Amino acid sequence: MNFYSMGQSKKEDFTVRENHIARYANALGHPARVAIIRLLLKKKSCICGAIVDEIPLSQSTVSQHLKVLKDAGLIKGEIEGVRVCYCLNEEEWEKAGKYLQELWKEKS
Amino acid sequence: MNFYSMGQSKKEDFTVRENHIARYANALGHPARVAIIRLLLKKKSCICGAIVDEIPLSQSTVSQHLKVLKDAGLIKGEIEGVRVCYCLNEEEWEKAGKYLQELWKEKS
DNA sequence: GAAATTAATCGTAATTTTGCGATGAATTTC
DNA sequence: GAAATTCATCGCAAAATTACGATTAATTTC
Repeated sequence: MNFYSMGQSKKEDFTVRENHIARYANALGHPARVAIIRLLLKKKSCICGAIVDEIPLSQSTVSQHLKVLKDAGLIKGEIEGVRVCYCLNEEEWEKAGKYLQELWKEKS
Repeated sequence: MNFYSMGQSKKEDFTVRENHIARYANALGHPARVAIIRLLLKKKSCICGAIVDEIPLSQSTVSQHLKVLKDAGLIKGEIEGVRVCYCLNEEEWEKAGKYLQELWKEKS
């Protein structure tokens, strides 16, 4: 249920670079996930419950979106007792930014 | 069959900004579409047939991906006789770049 | 005008996505 | 240890995505 099993996709026929970009873009391809990322950009770290409170979707749906972002590598979740503390995966986030930036720089 | 009719999405519950970002990201969320964009970034303009030749997917599937990119505003298609000449929608492309760049700058 | 070319669209199949409520597992708290 | 809290996962429904071949529409070319 992640990017690497979308539709009947043929990812293997595209470059690694194209797959990376698509993978990151795909993770940001839903407003709820953009909203979650923005929360984490602002708050540094955030327990899951707080995210659920901020996003106008059910707990289970928010959990799914968190999973998509986690599978894409953009966020990390750390268990803290009963809670789970989510935060950006800074390295991957920067890497994603670099990939996208480079795409825009490709213009000749 | 575009971003604004995805799943049983609730786009109206998110900010306009979040929707814009998700819309652009969504368009780039498939390696074939990234590949098409890269072609257009390199070649300035490209007739549809040449794109089909470069992308390892059937003509109809490539046509669908072109439609997704066009619906997101990222590319334009101009009829030239029997052919259709595709090119980046420069303004929208820059706008998309700006939106994404700003997202990365939101880190506090 | 018939034949060929080009690209969009149709029809279909398989799979994923999005969403929700319900359930389950893990940890606290009483 | 029972009850409560928290969050992931299950099960389901509706719809979108991805892919393809076949067809259609619009132009050229002969």
